[in-house]
Amino acid sequence: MQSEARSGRPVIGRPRSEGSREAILAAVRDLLLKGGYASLTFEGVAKRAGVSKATIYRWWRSKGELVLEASGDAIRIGLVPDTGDARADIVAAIDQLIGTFSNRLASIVIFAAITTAAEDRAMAQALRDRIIYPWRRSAAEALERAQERDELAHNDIVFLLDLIVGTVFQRTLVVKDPVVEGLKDNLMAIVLRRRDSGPTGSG
Amino acid sequence: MQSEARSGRPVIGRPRSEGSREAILAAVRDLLLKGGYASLTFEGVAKRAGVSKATIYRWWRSKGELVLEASGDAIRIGLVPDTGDARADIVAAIDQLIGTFSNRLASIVIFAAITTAAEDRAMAQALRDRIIYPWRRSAAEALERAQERDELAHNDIVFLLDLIVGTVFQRTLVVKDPVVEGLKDNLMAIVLRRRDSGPTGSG
Amino acid sequence: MQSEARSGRPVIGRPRSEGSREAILAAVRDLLLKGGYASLTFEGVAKRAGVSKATIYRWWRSKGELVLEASGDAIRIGLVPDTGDARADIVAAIDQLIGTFSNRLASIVIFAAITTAAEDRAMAQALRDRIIYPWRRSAAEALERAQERDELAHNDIVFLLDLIVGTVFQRTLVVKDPVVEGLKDNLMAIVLRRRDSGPTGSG
Amino acid sequence: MQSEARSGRPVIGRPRSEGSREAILAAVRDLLLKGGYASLTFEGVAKRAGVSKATIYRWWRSKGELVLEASGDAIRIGLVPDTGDARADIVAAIDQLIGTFSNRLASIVIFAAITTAAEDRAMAQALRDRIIYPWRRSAAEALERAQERDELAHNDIVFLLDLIVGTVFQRTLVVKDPVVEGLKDNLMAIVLRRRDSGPTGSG
DNA sequence: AATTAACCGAGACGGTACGTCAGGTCTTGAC
DNA sequence: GTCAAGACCTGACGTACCGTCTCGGTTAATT
Repeated sequence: MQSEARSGRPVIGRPRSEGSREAILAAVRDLLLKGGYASLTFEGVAKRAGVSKATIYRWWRSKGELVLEASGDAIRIGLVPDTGDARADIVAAIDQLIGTFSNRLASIVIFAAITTAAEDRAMAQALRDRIIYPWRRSAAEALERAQERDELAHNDIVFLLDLIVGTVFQRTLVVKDPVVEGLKDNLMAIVLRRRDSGPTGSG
Repeated sequence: MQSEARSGRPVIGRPRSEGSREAILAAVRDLLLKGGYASLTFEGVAKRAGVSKATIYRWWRSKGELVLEASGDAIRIGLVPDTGDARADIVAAIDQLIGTFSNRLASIVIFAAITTAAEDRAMAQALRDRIIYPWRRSAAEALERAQERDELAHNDIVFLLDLIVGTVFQRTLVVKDPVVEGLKDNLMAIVLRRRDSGPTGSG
Repeated sequence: MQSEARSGRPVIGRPRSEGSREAILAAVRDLLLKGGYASLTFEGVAKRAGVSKATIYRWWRSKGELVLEASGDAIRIGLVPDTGDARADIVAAIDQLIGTFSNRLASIVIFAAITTAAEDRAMAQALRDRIIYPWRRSAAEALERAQERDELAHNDIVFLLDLIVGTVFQRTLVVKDPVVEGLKDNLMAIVLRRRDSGPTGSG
Repeated sequence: MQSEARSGRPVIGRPRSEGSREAILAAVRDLLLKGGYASLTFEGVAKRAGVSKATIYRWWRSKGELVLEASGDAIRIGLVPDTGDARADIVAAIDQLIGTFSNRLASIVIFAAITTAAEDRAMAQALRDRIIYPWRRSAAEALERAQERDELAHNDIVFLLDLIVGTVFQRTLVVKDPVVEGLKDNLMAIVLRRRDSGPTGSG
């Protein structure tokens, strides 16, 4: 969101101070981890980063943009590999999802994004484009590969994606169940056609 | 949360004005529907309800409490019936979930609750106690009845509940897919042991 | 300006804090004497008075109003007496003018008022109504009494008033001549018909 | 103030752009006439002149200097001639004063100068050197010529100068009386010894 | 013609103050 | 004892200018 704009800027005038930029983003991260999204303020970021408010406003128009850029790779879910083993690929996809959702900074940002998204279209779009959709596309491909080999227990891939994301979200971020090991196995049992015996579990 | 406090108040002195209470809650509903949770302010509620801020603060300590009480039945998911037909009961449970999540006022409140919950333990507890848990308990019973008849495709009932809630949440509130008809069928196909032929769907 | 408004306020609600009011006005006086009008800021007044900016803005809409009220009696020129001795009365009028213009706080306020007046009609009006006009009216009466006894050297009383005020302003506030003793005598010699010998002076 | 600095600059290197200089001074004049001194900003001048802020700061250190130079001849009161007719010379002196004080741009600058002078010694000096003192010296000479012929009604020439300047300032810039015709006659009657009949006027 | 020093535009930057808004708390008099 | 009114301190909002500071590029007299 910002990098594109930056690279497109004219080369005249005093160049942007990368030191300030880094100080700001670091301050955002620190404050998010310390007090969450709601209590994050431009004023506080400016003070902690040793930067003027105007400098922040010059480059980020909203708290959302700021947080999205500050969180950086923490919320960037890795792409799902294509190893030839569809089952392993899907396991990897779920692992990546759980890994990101379990990251504290990421969870704060994801909550913030979901909430803000309800009132801010641009933010919602950015959230989808940066966090979920890249993973979703590569995860969809992994599911398609499984489907071609008739390994999938369900034909509606979009539904399966919503199921996986929704269940992981519910378990890690809403219920905050720290034991997520069973989660992955259970999801695999749901998604893939059972080969011989059904999965076990205790509710 | 509030009713307890209220019933514990002294019986002498001027009684609480029910008119004010209703005006406040109505104002909250109006303002939530108009501008969402983030732009809801005590100041604005007081102005619209024709009430002083102090009166609101006397009875509700936070925006969360206020919203939770104002939303009232809109977010109260009905209990799952026991008709003897486990399949029908589970369908009813999912319907209730989708119905509530599709309600505009309820969706605003649920978002607010989830977000606030990340920073406010009391709010998180209230959310669970009032919105999800009653449904969850009776839905669990319906699933148990199905399990006893060996109709369930999966043994981990807690997992199934998270799966149902998470998927519905994802589809209705995050992706905001207005077509939720297939959602119910797909969920049923996942939850219940397939009787003859597998379910169909196209993502 | 403020007292009228205050007395006309409704008797309901929390009454205005007189302590805050006095602290604010004292802070304004201190800061004016320390740094002049230009460097006086709402922010600074709030800080020094231990008061919030909003409280200042609630009661005074502009720096001008604030300064005008803070200066209070320092800029209020006394009324000219009617002792029966027209010459003595006019001397008193000039003394009052010089006395006020020589007061440091008053001079700051008068400068501010004149300057602001160029861009703020209300301020100009307030300046005239509070500082100059009351004096001017009673001074005009003293001049008229002298005129009736044929003691005036000039028939145009309005001109004489402008002459007195203008000359005193020029000498005390623009040229900042600390020796103003001759000023009074010289003005008297100009205003009154010479009785026997002409006035003397050496510039 | 500026010419000295400019003439002392090195003769090598790129010479100062006179186009920028003129654009800046013209912008200052426009903005002064449009919004007065208080709302004049370096930022605004730079924008309107199509010039960078740094260029303005390079040549003028303060708003005062900028305005003083921009106003140029508008505030430069002409020298009083020596025609041999002392009365006519004094009339000319007063006319020049009234003429300058009635000029809109000049009046803005004079107010600005007086105000700034209260807090800025250098500005006060510049104001005196450029606006009032040249006129004052030549007007003093005209009064001295009249004094030598015993035409002066008052011996204190410095006082008379303050009286003239003060009264004209008061009438034209404070009271803003547009009818200044009587002003000149009245001042002449005060300054010069009456020859036969006394002056007339109606207050 | 090449060098060179000063000029200039653009604009980022740390600041200070602006005027506004809402959060919570309080004080008063009326009911 | 509750209520409406509303004053109050606090703290953040988003904006405007301040005066300073790089930059990339231009301009003309001096070599």
